[in-house]
Amino acid sequence: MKIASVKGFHDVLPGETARWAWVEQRARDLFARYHFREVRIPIVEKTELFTRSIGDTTDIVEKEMYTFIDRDGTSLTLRPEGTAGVVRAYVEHALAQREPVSKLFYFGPMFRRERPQKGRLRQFHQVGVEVLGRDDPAIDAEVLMLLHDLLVELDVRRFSIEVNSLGDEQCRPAYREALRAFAEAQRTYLCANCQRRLERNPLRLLDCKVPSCAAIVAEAPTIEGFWCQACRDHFAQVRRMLDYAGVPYQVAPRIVRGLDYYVRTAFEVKAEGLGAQNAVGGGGRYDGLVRSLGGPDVAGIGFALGLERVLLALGTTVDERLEPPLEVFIAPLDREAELRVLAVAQRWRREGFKIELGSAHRSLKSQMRQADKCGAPFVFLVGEAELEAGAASVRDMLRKRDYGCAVSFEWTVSQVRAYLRSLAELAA
RNA sequence: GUGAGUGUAGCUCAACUGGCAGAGCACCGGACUGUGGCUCCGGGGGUUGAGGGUUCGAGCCCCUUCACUCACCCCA
Repeated sequence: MKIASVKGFHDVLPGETARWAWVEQRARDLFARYHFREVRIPIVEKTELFTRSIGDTTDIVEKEMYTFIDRDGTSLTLRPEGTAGVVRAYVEHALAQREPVSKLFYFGPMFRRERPQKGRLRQFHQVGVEVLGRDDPAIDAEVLMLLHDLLVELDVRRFSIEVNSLGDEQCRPAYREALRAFAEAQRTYLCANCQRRLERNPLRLLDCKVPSCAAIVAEAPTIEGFWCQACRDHFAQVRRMLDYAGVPYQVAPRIVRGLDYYVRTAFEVKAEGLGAQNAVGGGGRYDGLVRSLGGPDVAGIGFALGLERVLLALGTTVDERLEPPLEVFIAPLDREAELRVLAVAQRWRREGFKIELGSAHRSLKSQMRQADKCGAPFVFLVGEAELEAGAASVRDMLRKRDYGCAVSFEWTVSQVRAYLRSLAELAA
């Protein structure tokens, strides 16, 4: 009986992994330019970390977490997102004491037990950044610039960044109440879902896609009218900086995030080619979070991108060019040759030569076919004659030429490379 | 959690109103002894997702079940 992978947990096979590596490398290069540094944190955390940070009435915490009881009775959870763990580590290791501002990034798998569909898996991967220790609008702008540049760098097709301010603990409660009161009056016209949202999380009414609800919501009061002076100023500054720097974005008064810890600046990225799940990323400011997790009262802001969705939204320019080409394929023709070739290849590989080895168990024909398929520009042939001469015969695959016993087994890699280069001129 | 669709070779898919389970690609081998792509020839591969039912006979019809996909919900 075959064992299949678990529902919503996917394999990434060779070929596809090159695209992943490409994305990660481009992201790393960009992060370095913005001077963000990598953190690696555990995949498993105490369940309480997520219930306290994400919010225990959110969908994630209520029904999507992979939670289990460890043998000592502790409740543990596979992380459903990255921010909580990063903040936990920040507090635990007192990073605030070491540096006034921490600019961090991470890559890794996240787990949410949802019904899988296009662009949505139970194990999915995110790249995220967090800035701890700055509450001024300039850092919001910088993070959004990084987000924008990252999307450009990764060649995400036709994306848009939507920005909003959710207010803070000063002004959001009043807005929440106003919205609830407004919706309450329309209750009978709302869909069943929205009626439920009304009690639990009125802000979520704003992103209902049911047309009748959307029509009602269009008439609803917007957060704008409720911002306190501080929030209003903050958001105005952020927008002014983005405008000045030429970062494109749209103000979207209706966006709300699915995690409770966001305050003030919040944003989402949408892109094409993703099916119904058109959000490739999102993030925002979470000023109270560090404190609520037992740390100092420092501000935080960050975002995360879903890598599977980024991959779905990539332009057509990405291909296998990332895989460095093979330099030589070595084909041994018998056991004796195989023995010799293994040792020679090892020496050359240690010097940085990129070599694939054929097997003497296979016919020369099939080794040649294999060499061709690997894209090897040269094949080194080793049989009886070559062993005797102490040198491999060379087949130039591109120019279809042969050179008998031409490359000595004693040569260094630079000698071999120099010789192979000279073949081009020889052929011309 | 809810709904719809689809399950046939490693992959993409055929197979008439129920009548011998096939093709292309991929893989392996061969076409003058130790030379690739192109062409030609050949080969291995399947419990038709699983279980039951109807029938002389089921890939096809009926029931059950499982898996996958898409969508709702929500989000990355």
